[in-house]
Order: sequence, then structure tokens, then C-alpha cells
Amino acid sequence: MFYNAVNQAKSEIKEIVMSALGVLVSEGKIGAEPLPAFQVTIPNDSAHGDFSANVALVCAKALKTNPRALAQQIVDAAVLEGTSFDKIELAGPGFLNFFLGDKWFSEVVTNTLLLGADYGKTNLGAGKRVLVEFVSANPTGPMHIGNARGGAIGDCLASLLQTAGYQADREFYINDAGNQVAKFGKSLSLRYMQLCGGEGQKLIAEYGSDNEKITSEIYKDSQKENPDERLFPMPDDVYLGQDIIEHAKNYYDINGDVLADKSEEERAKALVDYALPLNEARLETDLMKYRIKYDNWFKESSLHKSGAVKEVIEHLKAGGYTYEQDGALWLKATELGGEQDFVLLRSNGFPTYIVPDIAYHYNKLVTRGYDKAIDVLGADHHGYVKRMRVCLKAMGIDEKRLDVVMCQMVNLVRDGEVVKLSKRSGKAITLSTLLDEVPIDEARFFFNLRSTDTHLDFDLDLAVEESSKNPVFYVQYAHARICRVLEKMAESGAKYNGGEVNFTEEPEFALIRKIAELPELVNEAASEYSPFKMTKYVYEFAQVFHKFYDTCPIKDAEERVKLARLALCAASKTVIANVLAMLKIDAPEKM
RNA sequence: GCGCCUGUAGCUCAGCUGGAUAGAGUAUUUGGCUACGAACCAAAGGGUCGGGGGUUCGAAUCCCUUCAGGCGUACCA
Repeated sequence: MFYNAVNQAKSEIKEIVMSALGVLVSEGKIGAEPLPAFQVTIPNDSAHGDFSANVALVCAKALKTNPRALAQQIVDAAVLEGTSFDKIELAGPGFLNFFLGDKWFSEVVTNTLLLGADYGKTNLGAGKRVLVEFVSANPTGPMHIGNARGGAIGDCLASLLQTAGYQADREFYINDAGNQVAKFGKSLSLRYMQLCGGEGQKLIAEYGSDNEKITSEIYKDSQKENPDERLFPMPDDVYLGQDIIEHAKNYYDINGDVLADKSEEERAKALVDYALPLNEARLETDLMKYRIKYDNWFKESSLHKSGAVKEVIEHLKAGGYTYEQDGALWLKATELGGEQDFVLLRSNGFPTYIVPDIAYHYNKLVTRGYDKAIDVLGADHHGYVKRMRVCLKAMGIDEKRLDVVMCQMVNLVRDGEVVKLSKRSGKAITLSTLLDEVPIDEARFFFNLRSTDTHLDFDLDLAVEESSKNPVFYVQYAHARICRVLEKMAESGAKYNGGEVNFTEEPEFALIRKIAELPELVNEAASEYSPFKMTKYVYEFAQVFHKFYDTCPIKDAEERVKLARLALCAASKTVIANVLAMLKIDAPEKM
């Protein structure tokens, strides 16, 4: 069962207005011209009513009259009997402001309690299957702070879509093939050989089993400004992070220098076979810590094994979308609306990254038949999105079935300054470090607090230090407060057990209006892919609740009022708990 | 050069399918608890919505132009 009081009220207003206009036409007071659609909105200022319609402003021109005159005619012709509304007012340049009657408010509260954990759910998605792919970090190293944003957003977006009636699955795409992995192997191999060599053996002799010391020494050495001073030099096109050295050392501890005599290729393969599964497992545990559980982990390598990657090439060739130049195979992207052509198969015969990616999206949308694929990506991939759309077109797939949520970059701020992440050093704040420093609730809430297309500053000092005055805390406090009140009142025998409730005070009405907004907001946020609207909402909700709490006493109120307010508290608790549950954030009963 | 994103209060950001006096948090100042949880509430100050043009009853919102920042623009992913 779905319940959306705001939507119902808006529909009622439209009916009231339309029938009033019908009366005016039949009485010859206005012409019968076709009229543009008008909007019903919730005004910012409650003095402007519970709902506001701009019908007179929008239609005045077509009817060759002025907005206020038309508005007045509509007010005169409107019939409110049998509707949720008590009165209509003409205001400002010609707005029609509608004021709700008591019954509507009572029903919102009782229906919310009736629905409980289901309150807020809607049927916008009507069971459509969507696949939300997010994070999909390379398994060649640890995740960074950008993945923290993408993770929180992707996960909450999937929940939001589920709340809105979509059948949404979460998926992580593992790039366990191709160039990145080759680079990973090369890096591991170089580090391994360094450990087997003279300088490496010296370090091992000196520090014995203190692997942390050994890896950090090697890492520091590789960071030296002057390349000639480095004892463990590395080329530019490899991974330099400390995690690579750790893997090499661990392998060395287990197997010794057995790989030293092997071919470069063999050595790299052995090391990748050892380290990649460890990294993949690490991704999963780190994300679990972040409360993200995927429905599926999809391996790129499976697309190579199944032949899907080759099929993409054949498909594109057969479609006449390719040509050869300089020994490489190109896609005629410009013919399909792209900015420039690009390479599918390199002259060495290996596919570029985009080919398995096409196969992957084909798999999502055709093989598995999802209605939509939603990719949560970092802003540094926006060029990629255009290319992917062109490719989908070439594959005969409607490119509108791919939606992309772009997350702008996250700047890490420490001591008031932006920390520059250098690629060379491989130095970055990892997701797991971040989660050690910042509570999970807060991280998930914070990254969902802002629209994804703003560039975000993440101030580490602030996040840690201000944990007692941050927004998520404020919301949780409201929930805990309600729980305690309900508990205390119940102890004294006061408990709402159904029945009619009535309200008289403005803070009560304000709170009920806010409760009523939830389903409509879920629809809005889901259709815009904006989970941040939910955090914003629940924060505002807590605000309105606190205000109600401060102005409307419960304990000392007369019995009828007390019970109504208890019902309102319980409904408020339901709202906060439902939204926080959706975001996978704790709703504590005590704190 | 071209493309995408951003520019709103001291700071961090909402508002952007045009609507009524541009809003929150934070910071600053000031009030409110012998208590249904003050981890809260209330009040005040703080704005040329980057600049300039245009569209109309009405522009932070749409169009043009310009300035500033971020990111892209590989036979890397």
C-alpha cells in the first residue's frame, strides 16, 4: 500500500481549479482557449497557505485578462465542500493559496503510524529493473577518498530507488584484466627483484621480520628528489604505492627468491596471481566496513573468457562502424555524433579499455536485460561517458538506457590546506584510513549531503573534531529524544493506541506537513538521482521536530492533547527511522 | 583551442523544468533549563546571487557575452 498525502492534495487542487474554470467557461465569463499547464507547489512561507497554485499567472495571457482578476474569478467559482481544504486566498500577483482542513493533518499522522516502516515507499519505479554500478575501483591498489564519495552516493542511490519502487541491484565491476593489471604485475616484479637484490637483502638483514620498516624505507628511498640518489629506482609508468612493496615482500617471505630466475612474464604473472585476489578481498572488506554490500561483483576477465569482448569487435565491424588505420582498428565515432574517432584495437592487437566496457554494458542491458544501467562515476570520466553512449548506439542499444551520476572531485583538506595528491608518490588517503578516522554514520551522511556536481572539500580535521556538532548527530539526537519521551510517557501510563487525533498549534501542523512531504520527496530525489535530498530532508525534519518539541509540552498537556502529541512523536520517529534506515545510518534510541 | 562541472552570507552549501521579502548550517553577538534529554530552542547582524547585456508581468533560475577555478580532450583506464 502506498500513501502520498501531498500528491493527493495536489490532485484535489487541480480538480478544484479545473472544475472552477469549467464553470467560468460555461457561464461565458472566460473564453474557452486551451490553457497551459499550471503548477501546485508548497510555499516556503506557511502564511501563503499549505499549497499554492500559479494557475492565474500562467493562464491570464491566453485569456487576455490580468492574473489577479482571473484568480478572483476562480476563487468565486471554486467549490471546497467535500475536499481537504478549508479556504482559498488570492495573494500577491495572483497566486491561489489553499489552506488544508484539520482532517488532512489527522490522517497524515494516523496513516504514517499505520504504515510504519513502509511509510515513504512509493511506486514510481513500478518494479523496473535498474543496475547501479559504483566505486568499481581498480583492484591494483587501495581505494581513495573519491571512492568514498562514490560509494556513499551509489549505495544510498540504490536504496533510494528501491524505496521508490525500483528493483535496484548494486554491482562492482572489477578491472582484473588489461593494461592496469599488466602495470600492476610490472610494478610488483620490479619491487620483488629489488628485494632479491643486494640493497634489498641489506635491508632485510638489518630489520629482519619488521616488514613495515623495510617497506617504508624502500618507499621513502623511491621518493627522493634526486633520482641518482635512489637505491631502489623505479620508472615512471608503474605503481609506486607502499602497498606494492608490501605485496612483494609478503610474497618473498613465503616463497623466497624462487621467481628471481624466471622470465619477466612468468614472474609478473605469479605475483599478480598472488596479489590480485588479496586486493579484491580487501576491496570487499573495506566496503563492507562502509556498510556497502554488493549484489554482484562482475569481473572484466569473465568477458574476455566468454568471448564477449571479441563479439563486440565483430558486431561493430559487421555494422560498418569501424575502419583500419596505422595498423589499429578505429570506431567511426564522429559519424555517430561523437567528437572524434577512437581506437578499439591497438596496432599490437590488444583492445583498448573501452571494448570490454562495451561488452560489460551490453551484458547489463541486453544479456541480463536491465531496464537501465546507472553508472556512478568520477568527474574525470566525463569524456568517457560520451564515448560510451556512442558505442551503445553502434551496438544498437538506446543510449538513454544508460544514466550517469557524475561525482565531482573531492579535495582533501588538512590543516586548512588542500592536500595535493601526487600520482608519482602514490600517496593518497585511503578509504580504510578515512573510515578509521571518521565514524561511518558521519562519512555516509556527509558524502550524501551535497549535490554530486559540486566540487567537495573534505576537511579531515573538522570531520573528526566536530563529530559532536555535525548534522547526522543532530538527526540522531532527535530520534533518541523521541524514543525517550515515548518511553517515559509510557511508564506513566500515557500511550497512543489508535483513535482520532486533533491538532491546534502551528508547530504541530508544520511537523505534520513535513511528515507528509516524505513520499513526494522520495519520488523527486529518485527521479533526479539525488540521494542528497534525503539527508537534507531528514535534517530539516529534525529541525522542525525540535521546534515542535520545544513549544508543545506533552507531559503537562490535557489527556486528549497529550495523546495526539504522542501519536505525532511516534509518527516523527517513524519518519526519521525510515530515512536513516534507507541511508544505512544508525537511528539510536539512546546516545 | 574545444567540451563538461562550478562561482549565492566570513566559511561550507541549498534554491536553478522562471514566481511572493534569496534560504540553511557554521562562525560572531545575545536571550532561554531546580529538565517529557539544553547534544536543544529563540533572536540579531551578515548578500551588487562572479561581471555585463538580453528575453517578460516577473530572472539566482532561461539566452548571449565575459572573467575565475576544477576536470577532460591517448594505440592509459
